[in-house]
Amino acid sequence: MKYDPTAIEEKWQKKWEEEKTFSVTEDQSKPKYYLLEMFPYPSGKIHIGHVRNYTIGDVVARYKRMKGHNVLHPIGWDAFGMPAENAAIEHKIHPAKWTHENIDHMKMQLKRMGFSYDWDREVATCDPKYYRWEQLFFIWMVEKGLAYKKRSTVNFCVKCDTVLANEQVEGGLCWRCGEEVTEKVLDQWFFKITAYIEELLDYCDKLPGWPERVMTMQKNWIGKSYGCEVDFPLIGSEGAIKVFTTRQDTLFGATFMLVAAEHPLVMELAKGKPCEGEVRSFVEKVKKQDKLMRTSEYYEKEGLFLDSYCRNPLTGGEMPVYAANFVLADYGTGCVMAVPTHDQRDFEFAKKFNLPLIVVISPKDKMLDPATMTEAYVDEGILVNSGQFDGMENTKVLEAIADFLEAQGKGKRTIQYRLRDWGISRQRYWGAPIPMINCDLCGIVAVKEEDLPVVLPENVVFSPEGGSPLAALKEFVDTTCPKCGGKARRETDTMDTFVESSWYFDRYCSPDCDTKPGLDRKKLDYWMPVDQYIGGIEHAILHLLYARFYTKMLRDFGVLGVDEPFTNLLTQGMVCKETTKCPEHGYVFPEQAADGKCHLCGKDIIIGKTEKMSKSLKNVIDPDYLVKTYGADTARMFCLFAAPPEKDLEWSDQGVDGSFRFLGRLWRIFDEYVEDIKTVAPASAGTASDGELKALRRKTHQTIRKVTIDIEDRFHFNTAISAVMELVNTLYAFGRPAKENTAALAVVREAIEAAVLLLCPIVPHMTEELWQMLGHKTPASDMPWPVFDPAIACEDEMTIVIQINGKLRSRMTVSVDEGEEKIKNNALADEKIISFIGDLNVHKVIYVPGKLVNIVAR
RNA sequence: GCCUGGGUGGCGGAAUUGGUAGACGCAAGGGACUUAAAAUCCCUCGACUCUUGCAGUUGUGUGGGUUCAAUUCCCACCCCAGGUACCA
Repeated sequence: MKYDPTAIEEKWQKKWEEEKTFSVTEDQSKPKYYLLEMFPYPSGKIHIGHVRNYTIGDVVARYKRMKGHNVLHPIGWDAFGMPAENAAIEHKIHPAKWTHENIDHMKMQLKRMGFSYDWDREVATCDPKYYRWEQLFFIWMVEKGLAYKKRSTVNFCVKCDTVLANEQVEGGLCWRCGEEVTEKVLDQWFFKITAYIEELLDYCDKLPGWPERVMTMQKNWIGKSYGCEVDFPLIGSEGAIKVFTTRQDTLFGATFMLVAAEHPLVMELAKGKPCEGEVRSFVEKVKKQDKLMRTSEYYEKEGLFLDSYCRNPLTGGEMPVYAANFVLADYGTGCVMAVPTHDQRDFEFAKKFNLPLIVVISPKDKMLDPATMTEAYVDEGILVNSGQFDGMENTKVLEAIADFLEAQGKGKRTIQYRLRDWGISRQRYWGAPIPMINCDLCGIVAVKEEDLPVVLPENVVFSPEGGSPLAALKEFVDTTCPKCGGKARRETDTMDTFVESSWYFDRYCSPDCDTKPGLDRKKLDYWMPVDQYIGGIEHAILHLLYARFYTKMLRDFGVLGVDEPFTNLLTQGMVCKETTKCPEHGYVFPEQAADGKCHLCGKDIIIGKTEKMSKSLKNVIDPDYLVKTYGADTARMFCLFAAPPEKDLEWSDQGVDGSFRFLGRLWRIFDEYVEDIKTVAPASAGTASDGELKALRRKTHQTIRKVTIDIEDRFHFNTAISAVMELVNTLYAFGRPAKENTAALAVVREAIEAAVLLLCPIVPHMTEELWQMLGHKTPASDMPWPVFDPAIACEDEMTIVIQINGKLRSRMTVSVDEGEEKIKNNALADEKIISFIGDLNVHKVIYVPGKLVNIVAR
């Protein structure tokens, strides 16, 4: 019989669907295992990145299931977001319709891949049954001060016509569309993620199951730094300029003061002075430049003297105050003490404006002369020109100076963070409405809990000019105040879609719960936390940090009993492919570049760099095409075989052929034996065998051992597959036993069954089919994972390598239980070894058990 | 600049704790089967040298070091990828 993937795959998929094979409930008798892959945005079609991500997850889910775990493996849709709204504007299709059509199509595609999802738990975040609870949490957050409204300058993307969180600005560009980000002043809702900042940071060291680099990225993003807040009294007027510094050791070298151009103090100081007009135009100029300049390589340091002075609190020296374009208004106090001798930026600024330099840290081996310095000295050293602190090491004096400042009342220790609160207001339609009402009399009032959800109205008008369609819908906006009953207006901003993805994994545990708070604590206590989370590295900061915060908050609301949502995290690499380019028609799809010629003009195709698959580069592989040509099993196998999951995967058409060929090979060897082994029981623990049979059994059990370790400990499916390939190769090399030789056929059957079960999580359709053809009534996926017998897996002979001075010279085969002395003597008696040693004296003989003998001879 | 990773045949990748470098697959070459092709099955396959052998030398980005032994540990450097960036 020929291998026909389509027929087999559709048969089993139908069965899984009809029998709800993978639907689960809380079962106290089994250990639970919650396996989660990052849910997709329903953009229209699944792409190869999804296929890889979900295949990795599916293998683990199926493996754990065979290992006896009660596996929760859900899927859903991150269904709110801009593309739906853009489609509405461009194609005049309602976002809801567009989204649901996409979901239907993608759902079909996922089912066609044979993923073992519990489809009963499917969740779409655009469903009011989902976001109503998010609105409830929002109200609670407002009550607890964890959500608040603030007028602030925000990152704004003109193209997307919406606000972006700091985390969503990448190098000054919008993370989604790549448009230049501008600033805008708006009333915005914020989530007080900073309320949990210390806990978020703490747990960075308490999540051993997360990749080191993700934790590092999060730590850096939180950006905790210790320092002092120091007051620099103004000369000639009241008050002082407050400065944050981590380098109080350089305080004696502070010779001028820098204030962020946007800082209100700038205009205050300049007010009424001759420089006022000049300062104002400088501030305007910087405000306009700011975002543009920040992305530029050559950021010109500019500043303007404010005709004001302050006093260095330790030296008493007069310090001119400058407005500067390179000082950040929203970090620290927005003012910086400048120490030109020990900070490169300050040094450049001082040179430009001819400001004084005082060396306060001296390297141990030489003297610094301010007159001849060409750059700031930023390394460690001994304090000089620093009064009572002279002679101390700068790294050790930090505490002493902080103590001194506190004792003198001139400053105090403080901690600064880089992380800001999370701005979640979006001026978009297709998102969860913020359940707030603006009343002229009562101010901002929350919608009553019993009035939730605030349903997103459908009958809105989309205009290409942007602007929120919600704000334009009178019947939505006009409402009554829940407090005074008077006329009031609804909040028309919607929430950032990262809010929905911050708790969808909780919702999966009780997807149909329709009583407050929408999460069934009992069920959550059973399933949470997620044991294994799998997704792209691109979410290392944004989604993962938000989800961690939201989890801690829900815990404090009593909704949830865990501190962290994801115990183990696997970040899988991207899928890449070489680009194909026609000199005339630009990037072309791979199928348009067959035989190296452009399909339009016949010109030679230029093979470009290997890059992440993307529509714009046209270096994409259509999963539908793959499934149609090779079947889902081959697509799954190739995704796993070509590279370990955390690495980028380079797509190779030949590689896919290779995977397909292997499945065919397995199929054929099976087909060759199936009639003969159908009636034979597989070899089992008690079966004794020797010679070739013993060797095959050994290989079988070694393969079980290797595959189990590779999947369990490392998720290295590529080496697991290699191991099964080796077993299949061994079967091909094995002499075909006669029909009557049931002892031999039992061993063959054991090997074939092992191969089938070991591959079951990877290529579930084909293995189910083979399993059934063997006469089994229980499906392969319901079988326990095979166990190996160490006694059978154990070799009875071993090859010992003989080295002389670390160089491989000979090898010998000995029994595994051979003693050390005998092995050493054998090695020394080896003919080749004797001739190599020649006149040399043997100093030492080292034996590494089971591996080698190294003879040290001089 | 800083923080992470990483650099192994023609290619994707193995080598789990310092102990036989290159498993497995792809590509390539050869053979078998076939009228032929495809498919399939088998064999060879890092480089160099010669005395062509169960041979020797060399070889895991570069240069040093530790060790009986280094792809693996240490130091310095080069390159690549990701993150981040005037954070005071």
